[in-house]
Amino acid sequence: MKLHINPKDGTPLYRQVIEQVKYLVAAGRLRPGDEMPTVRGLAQELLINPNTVARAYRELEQAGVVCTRQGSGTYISDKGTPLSQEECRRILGVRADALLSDAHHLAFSLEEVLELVRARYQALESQHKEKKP
Amino acid sequence: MKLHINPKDGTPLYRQVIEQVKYLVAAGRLRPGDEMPTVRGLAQELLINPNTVARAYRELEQAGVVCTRQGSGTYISDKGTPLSQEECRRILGVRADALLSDAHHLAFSLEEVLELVRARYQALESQHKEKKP
Amino acid sequence: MKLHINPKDGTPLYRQVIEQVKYLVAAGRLRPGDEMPTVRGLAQELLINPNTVARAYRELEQAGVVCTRQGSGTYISDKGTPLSQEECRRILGVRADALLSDAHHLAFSLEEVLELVRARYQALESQHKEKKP
Amino acid sequence: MKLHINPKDGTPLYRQVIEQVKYLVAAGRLRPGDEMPTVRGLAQELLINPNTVARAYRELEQAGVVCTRQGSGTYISDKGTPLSQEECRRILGVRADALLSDAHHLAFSLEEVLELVRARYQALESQHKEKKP
DNA sequence: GTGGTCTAGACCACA
DNA sequence: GTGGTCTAGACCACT
Repeated sequence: MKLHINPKDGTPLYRQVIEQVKYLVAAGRLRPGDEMPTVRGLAQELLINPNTVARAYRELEQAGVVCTRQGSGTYISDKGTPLSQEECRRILGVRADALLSDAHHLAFSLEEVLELVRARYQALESQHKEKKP
Repeated sequence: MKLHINPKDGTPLYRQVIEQVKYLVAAGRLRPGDEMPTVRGLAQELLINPNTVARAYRELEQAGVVCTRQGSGTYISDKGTPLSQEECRRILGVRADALLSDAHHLAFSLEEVLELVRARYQALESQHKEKKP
Repeated sequence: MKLHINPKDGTPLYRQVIEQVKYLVAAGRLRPGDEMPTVRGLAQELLINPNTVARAYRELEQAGVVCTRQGSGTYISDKGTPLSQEECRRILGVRADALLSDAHHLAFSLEEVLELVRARYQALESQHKEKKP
Repeated sequence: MKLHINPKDGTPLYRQVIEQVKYLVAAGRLRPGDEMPTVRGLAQELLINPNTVARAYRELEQAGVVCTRQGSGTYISDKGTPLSQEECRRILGVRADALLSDAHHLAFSLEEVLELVRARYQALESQHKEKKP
């Protein structure tokens, strides 16, 4: 499991960790029951502070992505989101707006955006099959 | 020149302004010599603090995207490097991935995501029309 | 607004802050729109570290109890919980179990527990009326 | 002697054990001279680590609630101070307040809370019966 | 001056 | 040795 952190990105480090873990799960490269690196281990690997990793893990737990067992470790969870349908739509709406706003400024049409989303979805899906055999 | 600011995005406001201006240049929608809105004017339009806009302009100047002529205004510099289509797709791909991986964790299907994107697009469009007339 | 922290309680400080703020809101002694003490101010008052207060405020925000405006302050929110009905039941179930377990060990019957809950509810409600006039 | 451990409660396991033993003494359900389960036996029954039970016993001994006779076992000390009915109500009142203030934020009515408490009580009861026969 | 992020380092709860 | 909490103190984003 490889994560890449870019300190100059401007987006908070703990958020970069969160998003990458979510992505890896969505791509099927991390599966329910898999063990996550230890807080200290990942911190050392990414050259960041253990507290920063701990915060990322904590928020991933609140999002239902991982679950932690005290003294044992952190694992990929198989529970769904604890959020209401309404809240889910709100969150994805924010994401969609960010995509559409950028797309607009880069002179992409709605159709081109939809096509791009479909393409990235296929890319995500194909990683599932890679892992299996 | 229309910018969309999203305070809930998590990314700093000044950075959103920078990115979007860069994108407008990249897409050829802002050309060398075009005049930028005044700091105060843009701040008022986006309902954000003038300091935030000023900071964005300052960094855009350092990046060579715009240049300020004392007492006259701010203009798009001629150093602007329009991005290739591939580069644009790469940028939007990052956004699309974020959307899709969140969608996965929130149990949304591809079809639901596409539908959501269409809906938000309509919403953004109608906002434009409201302001115009 | 007075909060009381007990460092020897064994329950984490940030959690004590969270629960007391939730209680004050439930009792109507903090109302939507009210401004919370500043992070640093409350930290000084409670003689704890600002980071601890910040964490409490962050989790209160995730729970939909307060909302923060960067550079401005933290305010009591009027949004409801972002959690699904299912998750709400799960959380309250944990609370109920804690109550019932203690009650069992203290030799309280179910009826006595229900009566106690009703009494505490009245106490909570009566605080609303105190505040109004 | 039945203890209920709730790993999701947030309060440390060893502290839950301590509290519940104190409560059993307070309610007169454990009397001076009664023998406590062995550390290993209780650990196995509660599905927790023996170290955790050992720590609870150690602190109970320091608190004067139990006393250990080498090679014989652990017994309830005669220093146990049964609590008054008012004290018991105060303790349970804290739990009830936590339940009610969470319920408020999760938009549960008093009736729904009472119903939930009844339901959890039934669930706990039926667990007892499962183990007995 | 407000909240947000990050670090370094200590101590606790638990397996 | 694992995650959890807390502190002290620095710097950033924003009003």
